[in-house]
Amino acid sequence: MKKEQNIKPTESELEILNILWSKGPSTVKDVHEQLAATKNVGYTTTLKIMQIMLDKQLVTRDASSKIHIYQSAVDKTQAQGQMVQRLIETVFNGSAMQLVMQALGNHNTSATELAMIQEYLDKQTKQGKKK
Amino acid sequence: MKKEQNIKPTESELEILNILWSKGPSTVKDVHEQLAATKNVGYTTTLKIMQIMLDKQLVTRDASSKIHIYQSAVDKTQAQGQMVQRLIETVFNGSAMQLVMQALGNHNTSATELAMIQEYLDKQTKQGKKK
DNA sequence: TGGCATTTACGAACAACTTCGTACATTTGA
DNA sequence: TCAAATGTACGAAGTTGTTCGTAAATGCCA
Repeated sequence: MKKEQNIKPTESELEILNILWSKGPSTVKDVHEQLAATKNVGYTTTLKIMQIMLDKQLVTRDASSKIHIYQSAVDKTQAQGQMVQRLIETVFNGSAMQLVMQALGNHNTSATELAMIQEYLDKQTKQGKKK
Repeated sequence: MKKEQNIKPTESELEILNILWSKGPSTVKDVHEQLAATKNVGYTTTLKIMQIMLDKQLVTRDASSKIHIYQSAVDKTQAQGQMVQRLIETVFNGSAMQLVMQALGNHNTSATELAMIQEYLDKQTKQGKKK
């Protein structure tokens, strides 16, 4: 019974979501410090984007204290899924397999990772066709 | 010795690239008909975007006749690779494996496709780590 | 309590993208 | 040949996203 929303964050919003996903509920200051570590951006810019995200309901905030605490309002896995799905549709003609090949082929994946994927696939195929 | 360009088409541009990739060199009219099949958009809009793409060198055109013929100036595989790479970095924390899991888990891939991926992985792992 | 630092709010400016109206050029066929 | 159809060029307007300056509110501490 989850609310199904269509998540389409902008670049900047996604950066912030990533921070919130990894750090959990955070102040603007926290997020901005994290952001500023790799990017030259003003504090009020970060604030503004987070306010916009609040508007779009990408985040929620606790304003009970005067220092507001923000947290992601979207599920990480669900968001990842939607973005992958979108890429599959728009770039790989609907074929997940083609995307997987690309990802594995180009990315120089480690042997360990490949093994883990194989294991995963074995489980999938052994338990028969789903659907 | 290839020219390394960073490809970042917009949504609309990507739609057009997909058409050019599948149909090969095409006129604006061709592209627009294709586009209009699924999307309500004016002819001059399509034309304009294609002109902008020419500007950005996403496409080239043959204007020797008065009816210009456009074709993609970017390699499909390379573009796909860059977009996958970007997704891995921005959403999956650099891990191709995580993306693959997502793609396979969510997407209800067919048994046949899974088998093909396994075969591919077998070849990869058997020939040992590259690089 | 007064003043400095921190935080939030707001709006303006700019840039990128999308859309389309209009004008102009070319082709075609009656 | 000339009018309709087809095609290209251009610019303007609307939308969205990004950035930041400035102001106002609040917190802190000497």
